[in-house]
Amino acid sequence: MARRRIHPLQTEGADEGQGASDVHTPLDRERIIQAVLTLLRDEGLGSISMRKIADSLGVKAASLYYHVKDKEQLMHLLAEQISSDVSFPDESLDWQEQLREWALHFRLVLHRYRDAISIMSATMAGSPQRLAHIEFLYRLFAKSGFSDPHIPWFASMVKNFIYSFVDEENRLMAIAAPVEPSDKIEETPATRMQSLSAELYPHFVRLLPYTTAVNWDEEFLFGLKVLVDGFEAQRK
Amino acid sequence: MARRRIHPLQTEGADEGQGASDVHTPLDRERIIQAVLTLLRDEGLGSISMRKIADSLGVKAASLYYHVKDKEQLMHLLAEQISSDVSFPDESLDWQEQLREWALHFRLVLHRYRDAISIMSATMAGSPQRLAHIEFLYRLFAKSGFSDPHIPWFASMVKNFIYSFVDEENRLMAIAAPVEPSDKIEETPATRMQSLSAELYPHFVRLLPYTTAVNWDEEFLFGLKVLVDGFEAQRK
DNA sequence: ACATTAATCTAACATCATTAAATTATTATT
DNA sequence: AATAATAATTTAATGATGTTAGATTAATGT
Repeated sequence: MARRRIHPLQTEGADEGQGASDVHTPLDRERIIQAVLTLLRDEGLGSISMRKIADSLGVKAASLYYHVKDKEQLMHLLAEQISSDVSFPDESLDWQEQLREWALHFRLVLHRYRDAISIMSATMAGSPQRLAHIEFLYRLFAKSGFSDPHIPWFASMVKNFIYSFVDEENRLMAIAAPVEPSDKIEETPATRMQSLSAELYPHFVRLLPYTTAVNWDEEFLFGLKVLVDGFEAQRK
Repeated sequence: MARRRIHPLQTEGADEGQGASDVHTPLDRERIIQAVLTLLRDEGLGSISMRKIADSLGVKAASLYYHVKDKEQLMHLLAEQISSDVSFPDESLDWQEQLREWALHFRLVLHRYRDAISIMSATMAGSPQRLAHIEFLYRLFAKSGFSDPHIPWFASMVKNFIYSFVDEENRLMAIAAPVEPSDKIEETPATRMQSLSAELYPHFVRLLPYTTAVNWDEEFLFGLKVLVDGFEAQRK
């Protein structure tokens, strides 16, 4: 009979969150990441703590530190996981198409993970998967004939556009979300927006519809086009 | 003799951090904000806590809650303070010059406050001072003849460009900072960058000089120009 | 069967934001 | 001038948080 890792004071079954895929395989950096991912999906980044991660694995918080340095490293692993999801476009396409494909897929992946933007912004870009994407952009711009000093800034602008767009997208979708079926009329950000005096901010009020009711895919490609056109305009 | 607010168990002088401008005027939202600002300057956003704020005012943490709802509100007040610092350009200039002036001054203000980007990003944009800036951008684009559906996105792109640029600026300046005069050769992000195998990331390594040794003002205006050119290219 | 290493746990520390209730200071009223 | 009412602050506690040292248990090697 194979003895499994059961603490004497702990009844065997139950009480390890639904995240655990298997019954008490001895814990592992990979399993920790998986636990963090499901926790992220279910509760969001803000309510992820070492204790909750450990709980969902049927384990005490201190055990995590045997497999992982600290929470920051865990965040870096998360960011690495996210960026390893986004794939590179077909090299046969021309550079603008490649950029579009890559950006669209990047955005799609950022939507797959809750609070992805916070995760990516909180961690720096030193890790291999993320560097690979920077390298891709640099190479793309270099091959399409842009001059060296411009390239890092173009790449930076594209990357930041994607992050910012998805960030704004999430915010605005949250605001435009269907009103919660509560009895009381709450003070949602949306209602506050709409009750802004049109005398103080006339343009803002007038243009409000264009920021909420929107085809996001279209606007994303539009913004990307603005960038590309701007890049092209810098060519001598 | 005017009795001042001195607790019996507390000796009068000393021990209220150097931030306190006057001797025990009864506390005030304004004085709290000032305390937060000096604390921000000296220690950075990361090590600001209610307790430290209170300490620097010679007061207990709970007292703050009589004048301020919670820490989040405090952050909003901070953001409001920051954006109220940036001024609007002369209306007689043409729109590109106005945009340039405004963006330059915005960037300058963001550099005046430590961790300004984190503060602005962590708080949403509903407050009056910040709306005034959005209104300015909308009005500027409207007056210069851009079509309504485009305007919010142009404004968003400009705003996000400024934030992202300053953010990156701060990061890269931290990396390129003079090596600390410690005896041990530490593993700084810079050294890690430079030791990246040029086989894996050839373009990245080759273009590294252009991201570090840089005239920031120039690059900022350059990026802004890219945006403006992109906007112009969208005109039918 | 014993010794060694690997993995987890217990228990604690320091810090954090926040709240309720008690206390003290200030102001208003008689 | 004494007292009542209100304003401002403190005490004390609650429940989180990340992290660490040392004890404890499990797995492995001899």
